[in-house]
Order: sequence, then structure tokens, then C-alpha cells
Amino acid sequence: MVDIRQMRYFIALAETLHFGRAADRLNITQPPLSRQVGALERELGVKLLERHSRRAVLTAAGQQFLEDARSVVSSFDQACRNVRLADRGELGELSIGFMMHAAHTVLPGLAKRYMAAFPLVEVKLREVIPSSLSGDVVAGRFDAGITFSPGPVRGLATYPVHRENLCLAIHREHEFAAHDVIGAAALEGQPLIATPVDVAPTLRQAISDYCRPYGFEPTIRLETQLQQTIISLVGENLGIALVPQSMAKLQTRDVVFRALEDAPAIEQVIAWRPQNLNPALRAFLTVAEVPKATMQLD
Amino acid sequence: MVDIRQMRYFIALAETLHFGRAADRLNITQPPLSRQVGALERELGVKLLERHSRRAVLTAAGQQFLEDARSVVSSFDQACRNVRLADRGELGELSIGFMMHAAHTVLPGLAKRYMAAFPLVEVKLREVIPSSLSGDVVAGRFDAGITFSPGPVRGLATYPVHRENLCLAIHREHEFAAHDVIGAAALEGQPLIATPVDVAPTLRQAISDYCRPYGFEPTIRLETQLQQTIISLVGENLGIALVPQSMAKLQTRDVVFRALEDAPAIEQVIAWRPQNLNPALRAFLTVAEVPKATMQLD
DNA sequence: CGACCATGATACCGATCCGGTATGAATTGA
DNA sequence: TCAATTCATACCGGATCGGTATCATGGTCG
Repeated sequence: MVDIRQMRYFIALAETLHFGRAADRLNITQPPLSRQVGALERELGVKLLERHSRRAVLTAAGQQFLEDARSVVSSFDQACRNVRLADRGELGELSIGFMMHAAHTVLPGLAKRYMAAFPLVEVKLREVIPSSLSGDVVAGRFDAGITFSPGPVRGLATYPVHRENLCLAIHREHEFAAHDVIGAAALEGQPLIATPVDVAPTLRQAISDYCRPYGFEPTIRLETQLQQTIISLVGENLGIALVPQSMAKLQTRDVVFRALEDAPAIEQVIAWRPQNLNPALRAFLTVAEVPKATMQLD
Repeated sequence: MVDIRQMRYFIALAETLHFGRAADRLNITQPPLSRQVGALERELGVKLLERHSRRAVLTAAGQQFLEDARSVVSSFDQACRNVRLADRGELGELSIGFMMHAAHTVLPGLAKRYMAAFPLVEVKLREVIPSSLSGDVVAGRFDAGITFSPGPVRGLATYPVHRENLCLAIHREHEFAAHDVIGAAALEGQPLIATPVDVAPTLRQAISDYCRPYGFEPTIRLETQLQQTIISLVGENLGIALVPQSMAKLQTRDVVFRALEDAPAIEQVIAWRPQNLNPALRAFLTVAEVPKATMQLD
């Protein structure tokens, strides 16, 4: 059967048109080259070159085969290089799920650094609601997720990448606007706007935990999935909201932000499946400065 | 060294994810398959699949390699098919030089038939002046030429493909327009328009030969390379012309065509170099109905 | 014109590689 | 715990590879 070595031999011969010199270039002697090229012609059933006493010339079929063989050998070698790149996580695909909030904080810088370091990896970014993310990662729909810490989940490893305090978003004419810092106790009875529990449980938990020491549960008036929508509704004076500090970057006309006393912190983590073998994931975790030791553990 | 067989083995294995069934498909037994895939992994330095007790799964690198290997094997096989096509003249290039007159007679039908029969051959058509054509063919700049018969040329084979009479092109108010047929003797002293000797020697020879029996040489008033230009000049009543009958297809307002008594015939031939090994040429000559016997001779 | 040289084909040899058979190790399922 | 499945390993005979030696052919040069 015709194989890739015979193609390499033929290419060398076609480029030198001289058995001896071609053999030299291939680091073999002339007889094996003659034999292999002869066998190649026999197996193809086609004469590839005319042997004259002083020179050899390609037939038309030989010219065709030279072009094709060059292309085949080149993609063959490329395939062998690619598989090594893929094994080192430098080539392939990496799918990342993230909650919208991450798009305003850790995701841009992280994605930028990763894509600069691994330009050949096709990065697939997809926004999902925080509560579904850990399930998606465990199920293998994403290689990694960026979300509020979901707490321990079986088959999921996490590592913190961002920690920020919550602050208070209020209408500029709200009574609290006069203060620089608002305490938790003041929130009792205040109508809050927040994300639904099933969308961002961690965030809701943090709000509840903040109020609990003062003996009351927060009053949720409105629920909406996106933090941006929350800010808009605060702008309409439909309530106030506890939001991550980074939301203050959204300069909105009617909304002001105030610090919370003993502000609760909310953490974003990278989440991944430790069994996930995608080398691109290991590289991504390295870029995210996840310690090697935690990569393999639950 | 990695070779194409190992790629084929890996593809079969990756598609079945089962050593036994993959070996069956490859018509070998399981142990050689295990050994070859193991050797492939070792040579690449990359683990391509995870062996579990009941099933095997591709690693990320393995998936990458599967895609690449499929593409390599496919172009490898294509190269082997292509060289056989090229050898039969069904794939490759065919360059044809032709004089402009042929574009009005034999070339369109011939080129059409050939290209329909051999759609994969890239046909390069180029118009040149008749006198340079035989030289171009002998020098290998064209595989074939279509021109007025240049007579015997060393290293050139020819075969007639078209024969037509010359006729007389005259202005519609010319005195000859009243006759249906004009004799050679009447041409004595008539100002003729013709192509220069060095452009179309055969055509000029035919005109001279037509007059010689009547004891005079034709009077050439104007010389111009293209037959179309000749017709235009006849339309301007600058002279009359002996042109191939097929030129009468050019319906021009002021020009009429008249038959010549004992009209001289002019022959178009296909010309090629018998040593030319391009299989596409053989196929072209076959389409042109050149007998096999004349293909190889001088 | 003949000796010489360059070139590629062929014959033969030892080493390597291939695929086949036999068998072992590990895991799963009854 | 035993049987079955699955893949890896050991070993064998045959095929193939590349190397050396040599031959046939056809230019080249004195």
C-alpha cells in the first residue's frame, strides 16, 4: 500500500530530479530510493517520471502528484503538530459559561489574557443565569463557569477569582441619600428589588444573612433577573436594592450608591469539573491563577 | 515514524471506540491494532484516548487528531485517485494556441466537445498569430495549436481538421458584384487587401498559387493582421480580398462575397509535438478525431 | 573511437516491523 | 465468586526496509 514515506521520497526526487542527490537529502542511499519510487509507481499504476541517462523529468501525472503529495505531506505534518498543541491546551475549544454580572467584573480581563496567551483556542463564551451554571459545568456543557460561589457541589471544583462588597442602590431623592453609610437595621421594612432565589441563590442568601442578626427578613417587593434592570427600577423609585459594588460603574441619572455598614461580601468563583480532561481548561485555570494543587481536587 | 496506516487505524478506532470492532472493520485482529495505536500515541507523545474497562473515550487531543487525520487521509486518497486521472488525461492542464480565424471555425466546437468530455482539465486557450504557432508548439509553449497548415516542420505533427475554399470579399458597388463567380484572371491588377506574409504565410501562398497559372503576381495594396480588419477595409472600398469562406458569416453592410472559379482551398490543422507526453493532449487529439496511428509519428 | 565516468536498476543480506496466535490482567455483571 | 468482556503483552513466521556490492546504459573526453 502507498504510504506517506513514499510520498516524501517522491517529493525529494521530484525536487532534485536526481536519485543520488534525493537519496542524500533523505539520508538514505540510492538503491532504496529507486526501489520505493518504483514500488510507488507500480502501486499507483502510473509512471511518475521518465528516466533518462543524465536527468529525470516528471510526467504530467508526476507533476499532478507532486502538487498533491506536497499538500498531503504538509497537512500530515500539520496534524502531528496540532495534536501536540491540543495536548498542551494551545489548540482546541474552551467553552465558558458566565453569569451576566461577571461580564462587568472578572470576565473581560480574564478572557482577554487567556485569548492573548492561547490565540489558537476557540473560546466559546455564553451567558447563563447563575443558578444553572454549576449544573451545566457538572454536566459538561461548559468547561468552566464564572458565577457567585454556589457553595460545595459534588463533582465541582471552585476557586475564588473576585470578591466585592455589596452596596446600596437608591433613588437620588430617597431619604438614605443624605447618609454616607447605611446600617443593616435601617433596611427593615424597606421595599427591596432583587433577583429571584432560583436565579441567584447566593446573592439572595447574602442579603438574608445580612439582615438576620437584626431579627428581620428583607422585604422583597420586586424580582428581576438582571442587575441592570434592578438599577433601572431603582431609578424609577420602585424600591432600593443591595447590589455588588461594581454595579456603581453604571452611572444612571436618578440612582446613587451608598456603602453598607459591615458590608456583606459576595464572591465570584471559577467552577470546573476536576475530571474534565480538556487541556485548554488547565491552561485557562493557570491564566486565572488557580493554584495547581487545587486543580485536581474536589 | 508516524504513517498513514496508523492514522487509518486511529480513525476506525475513534469511530467505534472499541478495539475489537475497529479491528474487524480494518480486517485485522485486535492485538496489532492495540499495538499500532499505542505506537502512534508514543510517537506523537500524546495520549489520544482514555481506555476504560468497557469503553474508550477520545481525549481533547484525540478529537483534534481525529478531525485532522480524517482530512489527511481523505486528501491522501484523493491524491492517489488524481494521479490516475492525470495519467488518463482526465485531470491536468492543456494549453492550446490558435490563430484568430480558428475561433470562427473549428475551435468553438472542438473546445466545447473536449471540455464536456474532460471537465476536470484546465484548458488554457490563447490566440496568437499563425506564423508563430508552430514554433510555440515545438518549443512546448502550447500542447497543441490550431492554424493554417504550416507544411512539414521538424518535430511537429499535424492533422487536418478543417478545409474550406477561399472566396472573394468585395464592396457591394464593386464591378464584380454583378457576377456570381469570378475567375482568377480577373484579379490581375486588382488592389488586394491581405495579411502580411510573416503573419499567415500559408494564406498568402495560397493566393499567389491561385494567380500564378495566369502569369501574374497578386497586387497587395494593404496588409493587416486580422481577417475582420480586412473585411472592414473592403467595406471602405479600399480594395478586395481573398478570404476563407467562413468569413462570409460576418454580415457587413457594404461587403458582399462571391465565389472564385476553381477556388483554392485552405486547410486548418491541429499541430502538436509527438514527444509531448501530456496525456491530456492524447485525449484532445482523440476528441479531434486524429487517428491513433498518426499521434506518435513525425 | 575507446576508456572512463555518472547514473539508475538489481541482487542479496541482516535488521526491523507487521500481523497472527496465545495468553494475561483488569473490570464488570450475574 | 465465577464467567464474560475487553484490552495489553509475549512470541512467532513472514514481509519489508535500508545497506552493500554489482551490473547495464549512455554520455563525455582524450
